[in-house]
Amino acid sequence: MATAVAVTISDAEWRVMRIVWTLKQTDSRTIINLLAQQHDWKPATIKTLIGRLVKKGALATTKQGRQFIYTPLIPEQNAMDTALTNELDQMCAMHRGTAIAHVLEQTEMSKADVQQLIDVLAKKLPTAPDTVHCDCLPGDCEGSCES
Amino acid sequence: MATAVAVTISDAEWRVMRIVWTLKQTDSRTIINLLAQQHDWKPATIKTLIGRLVKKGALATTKQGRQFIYTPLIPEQNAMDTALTNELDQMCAMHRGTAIAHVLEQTEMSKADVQQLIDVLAKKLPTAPDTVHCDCLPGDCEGSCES
DNA sequence: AGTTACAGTTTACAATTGTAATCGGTCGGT
DNA sequence: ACCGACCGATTACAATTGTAAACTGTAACT
Repeated sequence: MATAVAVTISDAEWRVMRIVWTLKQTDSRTIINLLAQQHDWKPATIKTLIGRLVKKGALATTKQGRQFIYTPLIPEQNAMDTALTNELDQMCAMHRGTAIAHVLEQTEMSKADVQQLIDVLAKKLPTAPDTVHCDCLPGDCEGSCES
Repeated sequence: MATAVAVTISDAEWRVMRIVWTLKQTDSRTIINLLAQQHDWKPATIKTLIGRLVKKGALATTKQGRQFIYTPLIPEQNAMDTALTNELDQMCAMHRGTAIAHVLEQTEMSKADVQQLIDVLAKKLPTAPDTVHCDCLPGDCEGSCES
């Protein structure tokens, strides 16, 4: 593990990454064209985002003639996992399950995905603890941890 | 629906909210004491966070003598759902399922929660579409959308 | 060879966030 | 009646982020 420090990608930057992840590799012209359609961002704005992503180490550049070809340096699934995990980790451990349940209800997923999730959960069931305690208060959470 | 605009709570603010959510109502002294244990935040820092949360409409204040009693104005579960949904929504629709799977594998949950999730998913299975397409590129994603 | 056009870099600037000191008012104690 | 402790408000300041203009270099076209 070398580049483990986990680059953080901001919301706007995330849009750029999705383009590059999907196309695997592109030039800035393409990114700018595609993004200018979805949002009404000026080319300059998108250039800034690309530049920041390169500086952050999220995108690699390969010089090709006068321009660059951009490639993702961090895998999409990896970024997704990290982002979701970070979000979840800052929440009360006791309530995470319910939050995920609500999100699942509202997320459209393919049959295969739903089945995959069921499998993962089925595998978890036997080893799952009976209770997971609230970790919102410091120390041993003296008494006040109910609900 | 009146206050629907959905306050955004920053990471540091989230810590404060968790205290208030767990205690249901408290004064700043308590919040400061508890948080100063978990992080090494100066009391002034925590006061700032509380102030911002009040201004944002995330905390209500009730004057009690010289001080205030703080109460959550937005429900915890609600904030959790919104935060997770926002995060997910900015990701490629096609890959959300897998991302959730990875997160599930790493999240500790009670047996009851795991079972609840299984139930939710079982109910989703019949109506789940066969495929969910990538929505990373604009327009009709002309051809270039493969895995 | 000169100019255009575009790629990438630099600079800009306001809003949000993390982190905190200081100020001003008041309640409680001496 | 005065002082101190403490609460909440005001001010501060750097980093990150959203948004974008301006600058610079060079490849391509005339």
